[in-house]
Amino acid sequence: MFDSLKARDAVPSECGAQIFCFDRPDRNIALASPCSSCGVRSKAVCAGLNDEEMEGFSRNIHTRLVKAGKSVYRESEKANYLYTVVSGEVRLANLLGDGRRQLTAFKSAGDLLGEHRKGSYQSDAEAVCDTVVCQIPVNIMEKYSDDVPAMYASIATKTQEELCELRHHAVLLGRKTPMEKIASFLVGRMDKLERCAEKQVLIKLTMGRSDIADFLGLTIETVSRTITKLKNKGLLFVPNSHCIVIRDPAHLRRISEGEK
Amino acid sequence: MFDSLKARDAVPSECGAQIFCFDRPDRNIALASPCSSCGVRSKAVCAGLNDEEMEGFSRNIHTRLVKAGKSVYRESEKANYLYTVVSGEVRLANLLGDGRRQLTAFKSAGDLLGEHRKGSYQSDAEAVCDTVVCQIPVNIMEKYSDDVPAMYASIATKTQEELCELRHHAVLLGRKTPMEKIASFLVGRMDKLERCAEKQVLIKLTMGRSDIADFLGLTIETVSRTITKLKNKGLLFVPNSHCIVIRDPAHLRRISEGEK
DNA sequence: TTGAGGCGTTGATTTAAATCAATGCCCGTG
DNA sequence: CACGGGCATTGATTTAAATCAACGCCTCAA
Repeated sequence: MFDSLKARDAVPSECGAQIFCFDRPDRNIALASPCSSCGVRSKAVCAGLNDEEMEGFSRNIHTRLVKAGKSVYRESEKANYLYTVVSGEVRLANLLGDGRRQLTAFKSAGDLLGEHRKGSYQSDAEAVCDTVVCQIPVNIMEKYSDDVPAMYASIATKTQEELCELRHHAVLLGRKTPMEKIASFLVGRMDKLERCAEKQVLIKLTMGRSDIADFLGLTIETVSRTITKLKNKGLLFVPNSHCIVIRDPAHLRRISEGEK
Repeated sequence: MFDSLKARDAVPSECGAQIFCFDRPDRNIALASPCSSCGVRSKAVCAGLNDEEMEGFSRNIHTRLVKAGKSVYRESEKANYLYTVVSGEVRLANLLGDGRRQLTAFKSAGDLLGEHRKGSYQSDAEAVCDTVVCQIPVNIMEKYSDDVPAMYASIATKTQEELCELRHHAVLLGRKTPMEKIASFLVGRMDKLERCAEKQVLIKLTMGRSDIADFLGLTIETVSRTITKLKNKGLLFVPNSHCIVIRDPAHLRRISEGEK
């Protein structure tokens, strides 16, 4: 089905039910759009606000375009804002003194951003590709979440989910083989699409191999070799390095869970 | 100073300002004690309740003794309770299909327990040693946290801190060397004591080598060898396998941060 | 007191992933 | 269209940690 794909732009924009292409963020910028027409409103923490509340809320926030590689905020900076990712993708990075890097999450459309402790951010948040974020002053957030319990609850739920994901990621980092790590990563991407993946699924990656390596606790060479192995097993088809087609989602999932 | 220590029981019960011994939980059980005299009240989520509120709260909760190795709850079980650890220690464990295990946290006195998602616990919570937990039905929790915003806030803060710790742990698992991992683990234990560690610090470990290994993403052999290396460097003194004296906290901390 | 079992340590060997190194392939630019 | 640079892939080699194996030492129970 995808065998004819050779170049990035050959990926069909409409690929049918079991296919998903991440929006190219540079085609999806709506800096001036008001909350009422916000594309991620239903997925974001402001989902609980009605139109009237949203009206007041929207006066205090604004969107920001962050170019690929630039940071939304940096570790230990004062945490004055929360963010919702509107489009594009953000990586959360932590560095060791000598430059070693670990990514703890990729955040995409609808996700909440701005993990903090004692008033400071705890990681660098960097745009993987051109990204639009919605910047929410924390004091406003507090004001509205007091008025609208649903908003507090939504933040709480998102935080719990983040915790849960991070726990699973700790299992991956501490105990999975490179093969299982790559499989988990791809399955995770697939699951973000929320399509029931019966047949093959096309994954479009916004990040490069070094981001994947730093996310999975591997080197870029191991990432590359492992993808090649999965390709040779017939589980993946890789038209180009930013596109991966999962040929057998169920099998890949089994690998990711470390059963075999 | 500690050179004469040879056996577990030789550890002095009163060791001075820079020393700390974890309470032996079996000497510290107060199953019937009311909240008003609870030893961890000030550190727990119920810290925000006044005496009157506490009175009503306490009617709905009860403490539970969990023997070493037994579980407080299991993964995927329905999450009907939150817990506060009163004494002892609990490990949060996640398993892979073939038995590989990753511990994501150790929880001790005052810590909140019961990470859940969609109504189910996300890990096994097991007592490392005999442990007393305070069992709080979630519906009661919701009731009181609505009445007492401080309680909600306290849960939110604790969750943020958990997230932050887990992020640092991901860095450890993905990018630190065994030496840095062990150093981080010991420094983490030290920091739990909240004593300004000028000189040497005695750490009493409730868990065995295999728990440490599964927490740090190592094998027991590597844990053992690495502790031996640190011992030979003169950074540690190990009177017995459950007692570790940190001779140079500052140096150990430097190692843990991966600078050198 | 003695013996058994569990836990921790240490040693020898294997092995998988990191490191070192070279080449190839897009992609943007002149 | 040709060129240069960055990123990805692939191969060779090293190395650190896992694995395999043996032993010693507490602890507990008979």
